[in-house]
Amino acid sequence: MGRVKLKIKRLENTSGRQITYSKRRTGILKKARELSILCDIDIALLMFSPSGKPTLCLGERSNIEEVIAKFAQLTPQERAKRKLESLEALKKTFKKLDHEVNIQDFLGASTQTVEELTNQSRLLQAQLSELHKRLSYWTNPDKIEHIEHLRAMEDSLKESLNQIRTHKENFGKQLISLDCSSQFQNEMHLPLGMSSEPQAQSISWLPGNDSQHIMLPEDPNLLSQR
Amino acid sequence: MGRVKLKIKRLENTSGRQITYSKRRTGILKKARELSILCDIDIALLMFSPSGKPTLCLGERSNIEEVIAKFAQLTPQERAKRKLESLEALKKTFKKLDHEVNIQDFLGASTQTVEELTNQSRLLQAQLSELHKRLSYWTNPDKIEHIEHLRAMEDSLKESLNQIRTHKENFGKQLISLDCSSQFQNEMHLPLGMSSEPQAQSISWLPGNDSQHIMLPEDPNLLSQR
DNA sequence: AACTATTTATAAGA
DNA sequence: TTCTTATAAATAGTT
Repeated sequence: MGRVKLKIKRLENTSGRQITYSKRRTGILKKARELSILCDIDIALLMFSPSGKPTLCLGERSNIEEVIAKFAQLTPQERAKRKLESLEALKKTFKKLDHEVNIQDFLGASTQTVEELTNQSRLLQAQLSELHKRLSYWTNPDKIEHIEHLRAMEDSLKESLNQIRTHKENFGKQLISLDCSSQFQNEMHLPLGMSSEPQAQSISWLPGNDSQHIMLPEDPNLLSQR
Repeated sequence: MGRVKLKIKRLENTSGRQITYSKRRTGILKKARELSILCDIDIALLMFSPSGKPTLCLGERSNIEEVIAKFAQLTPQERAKRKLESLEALKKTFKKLDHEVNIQDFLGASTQTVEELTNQSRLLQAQLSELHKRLSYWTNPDKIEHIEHLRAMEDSLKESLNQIRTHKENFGKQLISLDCSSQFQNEMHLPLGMSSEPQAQSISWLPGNDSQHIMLPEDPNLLSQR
């Protein structure tokens, strides 16, 4: 949809790629938002500009947890199939480039063996599952089997509640001092988006649904570049 | 682009939503593919039909790991910025407990290469660190920065305290029926070592104090180089 | 699934 | 980046 019909081929001109990306990015983002609203669905769109700058778009009514969680709900069979498809696609891409590549070579050899890595993974998974268990005690104290632990937990809970009360009062004070021009309504009924800063904190203290919280080192060079 | 200009509002007719979804899904998938080819970029598009059926589209030259890994490269601030949250979502999240989802399941377990394993390790470490953070909210609610979250946390704490009370009563009853020969003293002051089984449960719901929280090597070479 | 009147996206140029 | 505009492409309502 432009002055000429465009061949869907990699644009060889670098700046052309960047310009087209900018334009089409706007378009596809709009489409994604519209689709999500019109059809009331979950959607996630993640893309990287030719220079690597990421854009993430989540539908109005979804957050990434939900989206990834839904995807993760697929049966293991379905997931395995998708995984294979993804590998197939990767291989195909390379064949297209006329390189018969060994994926393993391409992915790069490291000093660690598969076995070591597997063990490491196991260890990490064990730690994860332990942490999950621990987290779950906070919302399901009935899982606690010893009365002393129960008492300790009770004390902890009370302590946290106290802290919260103090903390809430601070919120109130802050608000009054920051926003004394506005009508301050009864109690602490703060509007959403109290702070104008971007949301910097996850809400999920709860067990489960943590798949998307990926905390990696910040060095971009650690990950593969094209 | 149709006979009439459409208001971007949730379509109230169910079958209308489904039909529009089908049509627009095709459109946006095409856009995503074109964009990925023209501009030679990574892209991932995940959506769920109104009936819940998932569609995943990955750009020709990306696989899900890569895309997720790139996403993971963002600083926590950047990621937070991108994250959409609402009180609605918060409440919902609090309701659905123990809904365990592991990204490594999602990523699949078969035919793993060194790179995949390495990325998996990173993801796991990230999840660990996230879980640690989350655990810490339970004992340090003053770290919570949003009043709605604080309220949700408070509710959760109260709920847990109630559960504990009930649970404690059950402990009492159990003891009476199992051990009615012994003098049952005032209140619930149970003796230590109520149960003769070996200690099968750790008391550490608390963050910190888990000596095994190992740090894995950060060697950049572990990741693929193209 | 197809059709088609319209709206929307966008390629090229400024 | 932003805008303009000719043209290609997507799609809402219909069949």
